Amino acid sequence: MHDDDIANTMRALGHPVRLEILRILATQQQGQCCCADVTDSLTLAQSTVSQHIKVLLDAGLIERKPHGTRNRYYLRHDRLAELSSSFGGLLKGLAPVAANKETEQA
Amino acid sequence: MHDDDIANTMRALGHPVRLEILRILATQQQGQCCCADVTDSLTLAQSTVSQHIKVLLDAGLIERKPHGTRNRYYLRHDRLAELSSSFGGLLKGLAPVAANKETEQA
DNA sequence: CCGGTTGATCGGTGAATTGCGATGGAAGAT
DNA sequence: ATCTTCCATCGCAATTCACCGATCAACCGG
Repeated sequence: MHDDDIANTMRALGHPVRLEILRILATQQQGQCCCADVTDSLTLAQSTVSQHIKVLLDAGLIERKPHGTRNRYYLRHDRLAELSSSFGGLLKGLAPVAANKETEQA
Repeated sequence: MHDDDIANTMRALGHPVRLEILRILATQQQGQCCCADVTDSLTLAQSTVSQHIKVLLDAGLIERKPHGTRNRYYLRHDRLAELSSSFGGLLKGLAPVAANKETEQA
């Protein structure tokens, strides 16, 4: 993951509503959840929620699966893990040189 | 750290230039570095760099210390660590609910 | 076929962000 | 005192963001 990608993902996470949406998705068993569920849990218009979802979608943090008349959204745990790793790498890169160890992984 | 704080910090990190600035700060020995150093390493106007620095400052990710005629900037490793912890907590909160078996297939 | 529901997308508004050059104050040098 | 360097801050333009209501395609149940 490059700077731009990390920055992109960070920006997607850089909004409390989006964080909340991720949490809502995580709360559903199996992670299945449709837009209406999210909208019900927030005090925002459906179009706004849909827009936030799109941001998360574009950032690759969630996944959309059409299911009949509604869409289901899933957390992408793989990408979350990847982000975690990239973020860890970023922080390690920022750590003082003296404390730098050799624990790199991609 | 609350959602809003995390989101705030994330947004501060959500720009490649800001990530680069952090990296530049980390590269200097002792972490000391002034605005001119950063500006030299980037192809942006000094005022723009100063603005980005302010964002990082407001997010508490770096620290300013006046030093004679110039200011020195330091990475706030403590806050970075705190962020790391909060971020880890966030990801853990997003992880699949533990009341399930782990061997599931997508 | 028709009515209901879901939800992505469009158009618009206001606020925030990103970038710039210019200004000006503070501190060291002369 | 003056000159110079550093850089935070102030406008200013352009772009993006957040939010909304309205619309419209897709799907399901009669």
